[in-house]
Amino acid sequence: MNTSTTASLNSNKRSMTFDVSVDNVVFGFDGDDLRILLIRQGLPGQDMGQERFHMAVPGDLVLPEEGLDEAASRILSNLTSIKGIFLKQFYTFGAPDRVFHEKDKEWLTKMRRYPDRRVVSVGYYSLVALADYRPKPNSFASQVEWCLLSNIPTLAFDHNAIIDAGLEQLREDVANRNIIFELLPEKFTLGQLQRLHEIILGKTLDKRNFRKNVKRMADVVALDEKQAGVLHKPAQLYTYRRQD
Amino acid sequence: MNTSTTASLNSNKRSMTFDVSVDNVVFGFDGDDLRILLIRQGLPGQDMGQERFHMAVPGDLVLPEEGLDEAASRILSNLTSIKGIFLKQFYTFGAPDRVFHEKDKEWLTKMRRYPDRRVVSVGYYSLVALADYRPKPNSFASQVEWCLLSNIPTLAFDHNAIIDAGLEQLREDVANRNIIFELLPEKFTLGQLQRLHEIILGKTLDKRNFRKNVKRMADVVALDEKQAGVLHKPAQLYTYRRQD
DNA sequence: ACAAAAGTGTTGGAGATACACCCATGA
DNA sequence: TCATGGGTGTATCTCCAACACTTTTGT
Repeated sequence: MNTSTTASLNSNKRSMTFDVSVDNVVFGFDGDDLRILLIRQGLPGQDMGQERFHMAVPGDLVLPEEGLDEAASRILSNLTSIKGIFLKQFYTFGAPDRVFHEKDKEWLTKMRRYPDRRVVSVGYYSLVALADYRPKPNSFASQVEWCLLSNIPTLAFDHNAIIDAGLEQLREDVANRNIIFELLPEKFTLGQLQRLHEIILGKTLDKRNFRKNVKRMADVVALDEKQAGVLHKPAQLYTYRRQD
Repeated sequence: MNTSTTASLNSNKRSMTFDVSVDNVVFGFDGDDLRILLIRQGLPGQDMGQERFHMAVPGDLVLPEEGLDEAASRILSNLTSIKGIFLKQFYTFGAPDRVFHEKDKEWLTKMRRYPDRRVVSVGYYSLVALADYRPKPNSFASQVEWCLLSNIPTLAFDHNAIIDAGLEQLREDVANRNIIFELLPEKFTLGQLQRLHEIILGKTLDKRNFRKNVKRMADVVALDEKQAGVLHKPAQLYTYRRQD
């Protein structure tokens, strides 16, 4: 092969291999607060002397025959044991040193076959209505927890930045598409819908104007059913039905 | 290592390596039409008998020490020899078979060191004002051409899908951010601005309403200069100055 | 004079904003 | 009866859509 004619943009001069992973920012709404699914893993081979944990957003290496969306939903269903959840790719994180900070070294060494390999991670976010599906912590030696969005601790790798980027994308998507209903149970009140908007957008909204807007969305239909067992005037229940 | 306690989401059962590449959808506006930068490479080792070409969006494997944004701007500056161009990551393409179609086999075999490796590609789009910078076809044995958006041929791999996705993202970003000015020369007319909007959004706009909207954007300022040498009433020139 | 794009206002309707009080329930 | 969120209407203003003719230049 004559390199002087075949030299190209697709240079092979230096070659390397990457690992590709998917990290999933899972948002859940419990009726009052927005939460994020985190996994805590004890570092193996320690005698509980000082507890050391690895806290992270759920993620995994992509398998050889697996597409990216597929990997994201596998990761999610391993944790929550439910399927059919809203999932969206939002950004890919590829800084050369993103997994090579001192704090992450121990975990990488113990858990990864090639701890020195550069890892490019494709970020997804997911929306889960906590009221419908109480997800079971299904997984192995790790615990899952729904952490308040306002209370996220320092996480492994660049996962705090991944969450920030996911939240920013969520804000945009809520403004432009009807995805917010993915976070609500099948039956919800207008109060919940408004609170959720306020949390995501980070500002308060006028109740009467908000309800006026909702009333002119054809997709939000009133059920003839009301809240029960609540310590105030029970609210009308609504549901979301995508028009055809 | 005790696998029963360390088994985790980050399974190492099957392991593989990926190549990671960046593909760049470069939009250029020439004053009349929206175009996309394509590269055409003759397949090496052929005797011009039947001409066979590889046509693709500019792209390359990411280098070992290089970030993704960095790779995208390297690819772009190799082709256009200008810097400081607007660049944005929009989606990552990772279908397991995305480079393994029959039509692409020859190119992969001849140009890539590991033609069997799965390739995950991070899509970027870029915006170039063709009137300011006439980019020189700078590159090796390949030719660059600015192809009309309405005339894109069948390209290598999944590059047609990448262009579609890039265009969709561009549409959204034009609606939500002030990026459209990246496609215009420093001095432009309101007619050009409107035409560009119409092309990108795929619909015609009312001239008077359009101009009303522009006039209330503080960032678009009238120069005291007019078009010259044009076969009709010369237009007022404007420029875009980001407010502080 | 003609061709070709530039430039310019008004009106009616829809959506946004601002604002305060009564209601139904469980404890 | 009290605490708690549920539920409701009006006035103003801004933004959007629809619509047609005159102006300036080069040939």
